[in-house]
Amino acid sequence: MPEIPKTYEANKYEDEIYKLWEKSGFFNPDNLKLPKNAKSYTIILPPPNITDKLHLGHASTIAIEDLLIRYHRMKGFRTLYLPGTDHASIATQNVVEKKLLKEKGITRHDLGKEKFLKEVWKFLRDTQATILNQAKKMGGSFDWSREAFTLDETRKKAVRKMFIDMYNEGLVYRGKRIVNWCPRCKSTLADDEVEYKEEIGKLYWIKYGPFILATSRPETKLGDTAVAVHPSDKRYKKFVGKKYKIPGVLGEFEVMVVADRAVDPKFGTGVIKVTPAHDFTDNEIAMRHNIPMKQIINEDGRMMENCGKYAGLTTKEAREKIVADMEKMGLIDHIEENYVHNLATCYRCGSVIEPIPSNQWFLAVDKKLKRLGNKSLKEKAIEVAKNGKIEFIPFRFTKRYIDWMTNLHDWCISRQIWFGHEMPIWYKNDEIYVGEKAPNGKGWTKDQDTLDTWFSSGMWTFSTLGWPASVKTMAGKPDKIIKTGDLARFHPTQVLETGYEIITLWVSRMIMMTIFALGEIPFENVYLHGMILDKHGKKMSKSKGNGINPLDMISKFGTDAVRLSLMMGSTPGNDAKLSEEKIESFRNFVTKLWNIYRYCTSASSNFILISDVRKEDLKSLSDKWIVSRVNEVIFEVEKNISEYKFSLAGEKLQKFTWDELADWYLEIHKLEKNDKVLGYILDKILKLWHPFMPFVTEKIYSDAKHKMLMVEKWPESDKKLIDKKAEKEFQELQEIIGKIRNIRSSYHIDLGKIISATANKISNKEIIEKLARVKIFSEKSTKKLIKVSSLGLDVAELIDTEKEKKSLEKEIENLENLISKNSALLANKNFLKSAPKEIVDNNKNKMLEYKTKLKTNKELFNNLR
RNA sequence: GGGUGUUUAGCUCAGCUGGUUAGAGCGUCACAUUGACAUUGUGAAGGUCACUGGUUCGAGUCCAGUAAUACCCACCA
Repeated sequence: MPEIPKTYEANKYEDEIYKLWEKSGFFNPDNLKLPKNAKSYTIILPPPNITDKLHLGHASTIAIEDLLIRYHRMKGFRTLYLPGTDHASIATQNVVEKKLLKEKGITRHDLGKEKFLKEVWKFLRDTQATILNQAKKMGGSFDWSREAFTLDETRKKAVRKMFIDMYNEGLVYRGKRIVNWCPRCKSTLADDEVEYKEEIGKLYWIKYGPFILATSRPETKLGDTAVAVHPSDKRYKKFVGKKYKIPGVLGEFEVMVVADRAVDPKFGTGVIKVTPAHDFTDNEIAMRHNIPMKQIINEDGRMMENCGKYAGLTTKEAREKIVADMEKMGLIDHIEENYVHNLATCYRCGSVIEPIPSNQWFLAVDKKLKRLGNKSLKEKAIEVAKNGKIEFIPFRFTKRYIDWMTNLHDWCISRQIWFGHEMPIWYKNDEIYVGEKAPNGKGWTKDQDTLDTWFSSGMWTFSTLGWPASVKTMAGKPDKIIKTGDLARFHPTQVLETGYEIITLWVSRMIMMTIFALGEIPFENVYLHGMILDKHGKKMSKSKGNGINPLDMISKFGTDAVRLSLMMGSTPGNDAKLSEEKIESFRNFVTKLWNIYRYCTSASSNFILISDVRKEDLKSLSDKWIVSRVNEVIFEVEKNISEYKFSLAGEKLQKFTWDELADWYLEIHKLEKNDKVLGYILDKILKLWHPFMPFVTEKIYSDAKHKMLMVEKWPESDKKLIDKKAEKEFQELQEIIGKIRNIRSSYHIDLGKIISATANKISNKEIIEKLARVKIFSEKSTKKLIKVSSLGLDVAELIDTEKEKKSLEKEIENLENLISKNSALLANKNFLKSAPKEIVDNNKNKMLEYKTKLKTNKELFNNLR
């Protein structure tokens, strides 16, 4: 037998093990030898953005998803884990822009669209390769033959089809609306791409015809077309419905006074100026009262030609000038300094957002569709969460999802970004054509915008499984969708595992788009992990430099340790802290497991893993105990995994492996040498651990058995081997040994020294002698004795009587308290009446135990003189 | 302004539908160590389960409120 190294060297084995798995072909469910009716189990990897390398959040996703995947593969499911990446249009464009600026000092406009996109693709190929390599390093059992990218040819086709279908059903439309506009990115932003930052500014109280009103943006006065007050505000009732001439820096202009609920009578003077073109609330007011819109700010964030001498100034410059001019004209009542308000900024570049009116494409979320039972996408998307078709884990996120969906407005899907999905739209003067190819005839130009990145990622679960090629409709029943191929076999998927911060951006869109395309849900469960924070509970970020790079950790401690540390001690939806020390401690555990194997091979020259034992194979109490325990652990681990309690499952396994198997059974095996049981236990724990730490378990298993663990059958808990009586007896044995060790420790007796004890009749004598390092004689010695158990074992040694008395006194007092508490409970008629029988019996048994213990302790106390 | 978490040992966290003397890891202290493993073993100390009420035979667990803290949403004209 070749020498097995002392420690498991992860770096040495991991790559070759991964290659072994890949070569086997079992990552692809088509190669699994399964009965035809085997159920499928699918997870599509949330595609990481190709902007950067993977971080711990991704690592955590892969650790959890791959655990589920490996578990179900072993359980005999037709298991598919499909990998891919996301083009992340605006984010990627910004990264490349920054890079260009830094390296060559040029902007994308200097390069032009075509060359710029070439740069993007060059960048993308690099990061994409890095990401996929990292995903392999994490041990993810991905089916690489089905790898996808949100902007590859297959997905482009799917996206076009989706857009055209939605347009034809009237869900996608073009409209002039005010949008969040980033003057730097020169693009619209979705509501949730806007970040609010607190800013200390000024509040200007201005004289406004018959009113005084407060505004933080006096420059927008040039675009005012109305004044609004609250309908029930008595102060201003007489003004409502009338028109007034207002003096302004560019001369007089006319506004109408309207009453609208949106006005807060407590803010300022209770009067607001209405700028429909540059404020969302004002725009809504204007729509309700048919007030005209006057645009004064352009796409560069500058004042337009209609602003006279202010034309061309940025809004900030214009504000200063206009305020100065208004002051000269006596139009400023007063200026409130240090006014705290929230400023809308671009989540990508941080520039101030200007709301401006613009022609954009929208997805109607409230439009009712006949084929959806006359319900809108929004209604259907809420319905599937309410009726539990989609379950969120933890459950509380269901509410967050529903709340957000309820308030959802039409989704602006066009972006003025170069990098992204082109929209299949052509224009000719006022005509619009939507379709695969440009219409016949001259003068048609293609739309230059691209789609919001979430449009294509919203289609991720089905665009990766062959949609639209793999759907058919029946003649005469155009609404009935028939799935074929992968789509039929793997959709809906089972789980989406992602961070909770992405529910609104992504999860909701996937649900709506899948309902539209297939009339079904994209996934059954949404498992949400928290954020991975540093050891002080701070967010990891590049600027703080407190980030942990998963690849560094993998090369230092191995993938198994990294996966375990991301899994353990974290609960769904809650943030988890991670430190190098934590990963290190799990590396130690991997080594422990390795050494358990090492012991096994060294203890017997022809050690083999054994998948089944019979009762006759269990020779001793210890055998019965460990076999009983492992079968309980199988049951518990399986239960915990099915409830998504991975941390709990891992904890139980870890305790079993380290505290029960290594610390007790292995020591006893050195005496009893039942290799069959040892082989059985190791076989079981390797299988149970495999989804948590695939590499080390595979290495041991395939070395020992020359079979691939990844596709072995998951163990089943054998109820017949669970032996509660043996467990109780073994526990007593542990208590005796513990008590002797305790005595030894409290009297500072070296472990090297064998102490003597007397007992007339005792079982498992050798075990006690070895583990507690005692020599048991049948003759009573003349020395002082300490009785350590009711089984009749006495330990004789040099004993500090006073010390022992004190500890016995403490124990006696403790027991007496318990007994009085318990007897009061047992005397309580209400307790006897309402508590379940089990609990009552349990308490009665406990009572007996306490009393016996108390008796022996009292005897011992009296014996001490 | 509305909402959701979290609060349990020095630190990091478990504790499933209420029912053993509330657990673990790290850290601390004491001891051990020629082999499966110093990436180790044995033992010990350490907790009014944030606070105040309530429900219950019984509350770390359920309810109401308070406080600290983290986050989400809305948005401030």
